[in-house]
Amino acid sequence: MTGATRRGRSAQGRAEVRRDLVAAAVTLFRERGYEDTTVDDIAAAAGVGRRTFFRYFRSKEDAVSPDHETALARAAEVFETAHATEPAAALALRAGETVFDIYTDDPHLSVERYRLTHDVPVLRDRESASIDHYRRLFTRYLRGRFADDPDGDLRAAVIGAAVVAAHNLALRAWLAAGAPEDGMEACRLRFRRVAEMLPGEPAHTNGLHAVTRRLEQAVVRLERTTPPAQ
Amino acid sequence: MTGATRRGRSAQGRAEVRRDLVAAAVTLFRERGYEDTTVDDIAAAAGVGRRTFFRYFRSKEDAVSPDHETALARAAEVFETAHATEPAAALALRAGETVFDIYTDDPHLSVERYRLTHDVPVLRDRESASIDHYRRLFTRYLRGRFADDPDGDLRAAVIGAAVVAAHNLALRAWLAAGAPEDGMEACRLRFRRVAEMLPGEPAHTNGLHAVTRRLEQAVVRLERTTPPAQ
DNA sequence: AAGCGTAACGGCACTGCGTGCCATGATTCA
DNA sequence: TGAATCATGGCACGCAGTGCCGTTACGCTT
Repeated sequence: MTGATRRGRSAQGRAEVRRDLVAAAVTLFRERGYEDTTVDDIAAAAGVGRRTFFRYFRSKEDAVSPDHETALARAAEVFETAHATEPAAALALRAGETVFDIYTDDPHLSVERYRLTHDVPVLRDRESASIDHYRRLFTRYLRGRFADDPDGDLRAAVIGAAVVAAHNLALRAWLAAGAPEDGMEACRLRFRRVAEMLPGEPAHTNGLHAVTRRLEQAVVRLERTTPPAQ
Repeated sequence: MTGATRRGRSAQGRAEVRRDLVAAAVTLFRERGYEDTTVDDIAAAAGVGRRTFFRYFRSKEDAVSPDHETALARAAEVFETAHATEPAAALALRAGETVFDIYTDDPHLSVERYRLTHDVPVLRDRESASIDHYRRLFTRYLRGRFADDPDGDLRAAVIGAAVVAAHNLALRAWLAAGAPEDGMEACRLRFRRVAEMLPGEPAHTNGLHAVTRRLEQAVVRLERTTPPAQ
C-alpha cells in the first residue's frame, strides 16, 4: 500500500495508520535503538510521510506510550463521578483498573513498551512524568477528601504516592514477567495489598489501638469469669 | 565584559559564568516565557557564546535545575555510607537534609526556580522525573533492607514513594510561601511527620490486625455464652 | 622574559525534532 | 456532477544539541 493510495482515508484508516506507526516505532527503537531511529525512519517504515507522523503523535517519544492521555482521562472520570461515600481505597482500585485495561488490551505490545521505557533513559524519565500525573490526580482528589483533617495535605500526598507506586510495582512486575495471561490476577492482588500498608483514617488508626486495648481487657475480664466455649 | 576578555578563565571564572548563565536563564524564562526564550538569548544575556552554554549545561532545561545530579549524588552517599543499624526513617531524614541544603543555599533563586517548574509544563515534567530518581534511589535501598520480608518489595515501594512525596510536599510548601528564613524549621517538622503515617514492621502491622480479629472473635464467642459484664 | 602546553572560548556547519503553510487527491454530501 | 471537507505529502523554517577547528588567555617551565 503506497502513500498515494492511503490518502483521504476514513476514521478506520486512521486507526490503522496509528497502529502501523506505533508498531514501526517500537520495532525500530528495539532494533536500532531509540536515539539512532529518526522520525523519518518510522514514517517510512509505516508507509506515510514524515509530516503525517506528527499528525498522529505530538513527539517522537509519544509513539511509545500514546495512550497516556486517554488513560489519565479515564482515571479522572472515575474520581469525578465517584460517590462521596465510596471509600478512597475502593476508588483507587477502580481507577487502577482503568489503567490496567490499557495494558491488557495488547499485552505483547505493552511488554515491548515496558522494555523500551526500562532501557532508554529518555523514555524512562518521560514515563516518570506520566506516572506523576496519576499521582497528582489522585492526590488532588484525596486532598479534597481530607480537607477537614489537620494533616490532610500530608496524608493525601503520602497515600497518593504510595498507591500509585504500588500500582506501578504490580504492573511492572507483570510486564517484566512477559505479561502472562494468568498473571493479571496476581498483579491485581499485589496492588490491593497496598491498602494494608496505608495509614487509615487518623481517628480510625488511633482508635484501632484503643479498640485493641479495650478488647484485650474485655477478653481477659470475660475469660476470667467464664470458660471459653467448646 | 566582552566575550573576548572572558577567554581562558580560571575555575573561579567558570563558577561565575555558571551563575550568570543560570541567572540569565531564570530571568529570561520568567520575563518572556520558557518557550519564547532561545539558548542564544540566554548566552547573549550572560555575555558568552551559544556554544559555551552547552559546555555548562546539557540542555536548555538544565539551566533551571542544574544541581540535580549533585543533590542525587549526595543523597546516594548517605545511603552508601549508612550503617546497617541506623533506622530507615532516620536515614531518610538525613538524605532529605542534603536535598534541603541545595535549596537553602540561595532561597531567592530557589523560589524563582520553583515558580518556573510550577508554571511551565515541560519543566514540571522534568522535575517529576528528577524527583523520581530520588524515589528510585531510596526504594532501591529499602528493597535491600526489606529483602527478608515477604512483601519487602511492596513495602519498599510504598515507603520510598511516601517519604519522597512528603519531602516534596514540605519543600514546595516552603517555597510557595517565598522560602522564609524562619520557615525551614516548620518545613523540617512537616517532613518528619511522614514517619507517623508509614507502615511499621510487617509483623507489627499484620499483628495488629490479627490481634484485633482474634479479640473480636473472642468477644463474640464469649458474649454469646455470657451476658456482658456490668 | 620568552616559550610552551593546556584550557576555555567563539564560530561554523550539521543532524534532527517539531511546526506552519499550501497544493493535491480522495471522500462525502447535495 | 460539482462543492465542501478531510487527510496527506512536501517544503521551508526555527531551534536544540553536537562535532570540529581555529583562536586566545592563562599557568608553568626554563
